[in-house]
Amino acid sequence: MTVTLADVAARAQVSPATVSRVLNGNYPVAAATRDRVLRAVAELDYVVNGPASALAAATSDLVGILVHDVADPFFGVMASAIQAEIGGPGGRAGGERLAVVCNTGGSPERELTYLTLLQRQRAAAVVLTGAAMEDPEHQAAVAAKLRRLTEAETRVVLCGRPPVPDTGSVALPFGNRRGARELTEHLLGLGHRRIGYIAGPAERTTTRHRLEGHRAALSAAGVADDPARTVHAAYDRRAGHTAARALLDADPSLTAVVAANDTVALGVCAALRAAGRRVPEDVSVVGFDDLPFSEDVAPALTTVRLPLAEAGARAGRIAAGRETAPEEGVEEAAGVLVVRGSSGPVTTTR
Amino acid sequence: MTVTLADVAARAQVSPATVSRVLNGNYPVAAATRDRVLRAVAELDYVVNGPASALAAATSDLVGILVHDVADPFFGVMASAIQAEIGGPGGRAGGERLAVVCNTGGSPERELTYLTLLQRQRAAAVVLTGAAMEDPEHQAAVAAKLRRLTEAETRVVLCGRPPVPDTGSVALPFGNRRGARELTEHLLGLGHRRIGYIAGPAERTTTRHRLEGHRAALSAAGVADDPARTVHAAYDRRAGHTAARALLDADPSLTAVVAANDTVALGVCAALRAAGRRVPEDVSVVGFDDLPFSEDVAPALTTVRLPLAEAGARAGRIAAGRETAPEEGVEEAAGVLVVRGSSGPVTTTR
DNA sequence: CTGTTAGCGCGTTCAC
DNA sequence: GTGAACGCGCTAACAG
Repeated sequence: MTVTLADVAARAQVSPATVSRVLNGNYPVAAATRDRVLRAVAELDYVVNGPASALAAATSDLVGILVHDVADPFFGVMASAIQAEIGGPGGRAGGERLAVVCNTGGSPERELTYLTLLQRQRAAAVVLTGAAMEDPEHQAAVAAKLRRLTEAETRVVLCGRPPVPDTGSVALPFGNRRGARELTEHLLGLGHRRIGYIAGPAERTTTRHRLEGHRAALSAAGVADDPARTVHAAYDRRAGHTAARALLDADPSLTAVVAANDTVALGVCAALRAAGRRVPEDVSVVGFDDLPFSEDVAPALTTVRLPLAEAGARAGRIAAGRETAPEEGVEEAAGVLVVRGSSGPVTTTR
Repeated sequence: MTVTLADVAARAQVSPATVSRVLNGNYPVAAATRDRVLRAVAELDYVVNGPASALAAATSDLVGILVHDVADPFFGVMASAIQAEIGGPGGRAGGERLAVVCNTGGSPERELTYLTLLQRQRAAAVVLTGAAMEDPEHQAAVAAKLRRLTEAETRVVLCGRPPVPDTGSVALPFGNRRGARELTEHLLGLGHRRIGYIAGPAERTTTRHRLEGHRAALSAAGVADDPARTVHAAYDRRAGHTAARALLDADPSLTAVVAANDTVALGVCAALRAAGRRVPEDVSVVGFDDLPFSEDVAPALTTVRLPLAEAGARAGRIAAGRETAPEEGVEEAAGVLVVRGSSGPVTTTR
C-alpha cells in the first residue's frame, strides 16, 4: 500500500494534523517537531495525495495553459514563458504548482472539453492563448465556461486573445490589426500595389484582425482590394505552399505576398523558389510573429515581432496571482515591424 | 456553492449512488432513471469534482507528458502526437482523459519535480520524451521515481529516450547513433574530410549517441577525429551561430559542419552566410530531426528524419493502455537520411 | 505549539 | 435495479 500522512504521523510520533502543518508550512511548528516529521517523510518516501489534499482544501495546484497547437513555436514560446512564471514555489501550500499545457488542436470542442476537465480538477488558474474562434455559439459556450470558472475562484487569463467581457477574465491581446496595417504600409511604401494576402484559418479572431489591418492600409493608400488576391490557409508550411501557388496562378503579376504568419511565409518562399521566382527581387514576402527561425532563414523574413515571451510571462504572473491585472482587465501588447531581407522595392522591369 | 452529486441526486429523485453509476456507466441503470439523472445534470450544469472522484477511486484521468522545451518543435511534434492519442474518450469512467504537457526546461530538478507532482496527482500515465540527463545521481533518482510510479499502477513510457531498466517502464528510443553515422558517412562520401561537429548540450544521452555515431563513421573511414573540431552548444539558433563561428575561427579549412539538430543547423547556415561562405558550395551543413521548416529553408537541409509523430502516437497509445508494449519493453525507431540542398561535394578549389 | 474532531465529494461494497 | 453506509487521505476549525 502507498504510504499516507497517518503513517508519517505514526513514525514521527505526532498527530496527522501536525504533519499536515509541517508540509504546508502554514502554521507554526516547533523546529524539533518539524525535523522529526521531515525525517519521517524522507524515510518513508512519502508523497502527498494530491486529490485528497485538493478535496479537503477545495482547490488544487493545477494551472492549465490552453494552446491551439503545441507543435507551433508561436504557442510553444508563449507556453514556455507562461509556464516558467507559474511553475516553481508559490502553490497553495507554498509548494510547487503544476503548470500544464493542453493542446486543443484548434478544435472548439476540445477547447471546451479541456476547460471542463480543468474545471473538474478545480484548477487554480487557466490561461487561454491565441485566437478565439468566431462561431457565436462556441463563443457563448466559452464565455459561460469562463464565467463559471472565475466564479469558482479560478483565475482566467487570455494571452494573445481578445477579451471576453463579463467573465471576470483578464485579457492581454496582441495588436494584430495595427501590426498588419504597418506591414502592408511597409510594402506600399516600397511601391507594391499588387499584393497577395494569405489569411489564416477563417473564423478566427486573429485572422480577421490581421486582414482588417491589411485592408485598412490598402484603402488608406487608395489601392483597390481585389478579393481574388486574398485566400485562406491553415497555419502551416504546406498550406503556405499551396496558397502561394494558387495566388500566383490567379494573378502572376503579384509583386508581394503577405502571409498569415512566419511559418506560412516560409512555405510561400519555398513555393516561389520552386516556381522560379526570386525573393525579394521578383516577389516580396512578409510574415507575422517573428518566430525564432525567421531571423536565420535566407532571405531573413520581414515580419511583425509579437512580444510572445513577454506577454506570456505577464500572463503567467497574473495567473499565479503574483501580479495584479491591468485596469479594465485589458492590456494590449503591440507588435513591431521588423524589416529584413525578404521584402524589397518593386523592380520596374516588367 | 458549487453543485455536487448530491444536488443532482435530489433533483433527479434518486440516491447519490445512482447518479454516480449513471455518470460512470459501470453499472446497469434503468433507461428512464438514467434520463432523469442526465437531465438533472444538464439542468444544474453539474461538473464532477475531479479530486473527490480521484480520491475515492484511487486513480485519476491525468496523463503527463514531460518535454525539455515546449518551444522546440522537436518536442512539440512529439507532444502533439502523444496527446492526440491520449485525449478523447477512454478515461477511467469512459470519460475524457486530461493529457497534459509539462515543460522541464531541460532542468533535472524540474524533471523530478514534475514527476513528483504527477505522482502526487496519482496520474494514470506519464510519458517522458527526449534525451535523458547523464548525471548518474540524477539518473538514479529518476529511475527510483519511475519505479515508484509503476508500482502505483502509473504507466510509464519513454519516447525518444533510452530505456531505464528494472523500472517497469516501456521505451521507444530513437536510432540516434545509427542516424548520425549515416549522416557523416554521407559527407565522407561527398569527399569531406575536415568536418566540424556541433554537439548538443553535454551530459545528454542524445548528444552522446549522435557523437558516437559520427565518430564511428570517421574511424571506419580512417579519418582522424580532431577534438578541436567538436564543440558543444545548446539546441538553439543562437548557439548554432556562435558555435559555427568558433569552429571556423579555429579551423577555416573546414568543408562541412554537422549540427546537433536542424535548429542549430539553421543558425550555422546563417553564421556561414554572414561570414561570406556559401552553403553548400563552400561549406556543407547537415542537421538532424527533420523539423517542419527544414524542407522549406534555402538551401533545404540535409538531415536525418526521426519518426517523431509516429513514435509519439505509439507512445500515446501505450500510455493510454490501448496498445500493448513491445516485448522486452524496448523498441527502437530508426531515423532515415534525407539528402537535400545543404550538402554537396567538396569543391577542389582551394 | 499540538492533538481531536469533523467533514470535503465521490465510489463502492452490501443489502434490499 | 436501487438505496444506505462507509471510507478514500487530507485539511480546517476547535480546544487545550
